[in-house]
This record gives sequence, C-alpha cells and structure tokens, in this order.
Amino acid sequence: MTRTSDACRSHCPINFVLETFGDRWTLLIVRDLMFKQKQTYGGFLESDERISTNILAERLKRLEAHGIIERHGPKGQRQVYALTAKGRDLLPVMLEITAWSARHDAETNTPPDFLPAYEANPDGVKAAVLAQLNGDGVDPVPD
Amino acid sequence: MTRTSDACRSHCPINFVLETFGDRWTLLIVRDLMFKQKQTYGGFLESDERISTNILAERLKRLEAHGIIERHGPKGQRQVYALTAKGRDLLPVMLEITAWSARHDAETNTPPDFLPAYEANPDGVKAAVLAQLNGDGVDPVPD
DNA sequence: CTGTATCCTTAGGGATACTG
DNA sequence: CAGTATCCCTAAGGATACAG
Repeated sequence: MTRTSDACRSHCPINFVLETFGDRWTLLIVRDLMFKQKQTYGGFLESDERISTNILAERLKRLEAHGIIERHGPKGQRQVYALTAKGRDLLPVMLEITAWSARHDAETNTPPDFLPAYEANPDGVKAAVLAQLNGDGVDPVPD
Repeated sequence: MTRTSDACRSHCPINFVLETFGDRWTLLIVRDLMFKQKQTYGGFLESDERISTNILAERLKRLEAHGIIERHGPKGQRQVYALTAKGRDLLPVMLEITAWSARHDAETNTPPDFLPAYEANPDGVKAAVLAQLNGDGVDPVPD
C-alpha cells in the first residue's frame, strides 16, 4: 500500500504512523480487533468511547485502504472485520502503549491482567494474543 | 499528573495515550527531543513537517502539563525543553513504532541506521538512546 | 442490525503579524 | 530568535435520520 494518498509531510517513520493513526479514533478500532474480540460494526459502536457511526465507517474504510484490516462477508451483507498481517504486526506497539499507560496512570487506569506477565515475558504474551487472534481465548485487556 | 483535565472518554490504556497523543503533531515533538537532539522552539520549527508556531506553542504547554516534558531557563528568556522520566519512558513505544514503519513502508521510509541493531538487541539500543539523552551522541534516527 | 448520508458545530490548524 | 496573538478556513466529528 505504502503511503496511499496521504499528505506525506515527511519520510520519517514516526510521522508515517501519524498519517494513519494521528487521530483520536483509529487506534481504538485496532484495539477492539486485537484485544476485545470485536469484529463487527455493532461491536465497535458499543465501545466505551462511543464512536459515532459516520466516523466509524470512514475509519474502517481508511484502515482497509491502508491494508491494516480486511473485511469478509457477502456484499451487501453483514461484514466481519479482521486484522491483516500488517495490522497484527502492530501488537508490540499496542503492548508497549498499554504498559506505558499502566505505569503512568495507575490511579484511573488499572493495569490489565496480562501486564505483569508481559513485563516478565513479552514474547509469551505476544504469542498468546496472536494465537487467540486465530482461534479463541479470553480477553487480555479489561478496561 | 494523571489525566489532568482530559475528556477521559474511558479508562482504557490505549485511549489514555490518545487523550495526549491523538493528533498529528504532538508525537513529533517527542521524536525531536528523543532522537533529533532538538530542544528549542526554533529547532522544533525546523523539522520537515513544518509545524506552525501557534500549534507548537500549544503542544509544548500540553506536554508540559501532562508531565511529558519540562522547560528550563530564566523566565522571559530562551527556554530549553527536555523529556521528563515519564517522557523518556516512551522510548520503547517510539522504537516499536519506528520498527513497524520501517517494516511496512520500506519504499518511502528508509530503515534508520539503528534498526537492525534494535531488532537484534533491543535493550542495547534503548540504553544507547537513554545514555545520549543525558550526555552527547550521534543521531540514531535519520529521516 | 449494518451501514450511509446529511446537517451543523466545534476544534485543529495554516498564515502571518506582532512583542520582548 | 522565542514565543504570543489573531484571523480565518477547513476538517473532525457529534447527532440523527435514513436505507438495505
């Protein structure tokens, strides 16, 4: 895909992710797909942050255009969304973000169950999440 | 500090970072401080993405309010900005973001020098960057 | 229920002038 | 040069109605 129809303000790798995720909503969809076992339009709408329908639809299209997610399902029917390999590859970023938040906002932001396990053995937790993205499993990220 | 006067849409750790960094500019300042040895107003202004003066000033205030950066210097004089411990602690996130971009945008986004070293020995690169944030060193992130 | 479309308000942010 | 202030416009996004 590579920087599709972006502004491309620079060729910096940090800027590159901002071109896709530099807003208050996009990353929440990735979170829902990665940790919350949500994969439908309605599921995303239910999340605590209360994304509105037009924003959700727009972000789903953008994420698909960027090759982060893909949609499955007969056209005109209920679609099921899933992370692509590129999207799943965001896992280390997501986990480090989660760890940082847990460390620096302990009061309002309770550390998720897997956090101690992640600090001790990052690769183990990564493998577990990835495995669950294929098969089934339990929610590793409680709000 | 903890979620100062934020909207606080939820208590999710992913959402928590979005409350501070969910825009197209804020993370670039952290990048400049962390990897580019920039620590002045004018330095930030020079970056490729061309942040405008009002946005820069506003973001510097926000980052300071969130305890991510601190400013040093006699009042009314030229200020020097630096990452706090909380800000430096974003290093793993920044490195994973950089690695992801390099992996998925190889065409326009040349892998930075340290990337191979980071993949092989993450902690070594982290230590090197942290060391340099105190003393001196060479730029580990070329655009 | 899965989306799409529309309306409308606010916030983000570009340009630029200005002050110490 | 460091930082503030203003003007103005566009994009982000909330609410909600609508369609398959």
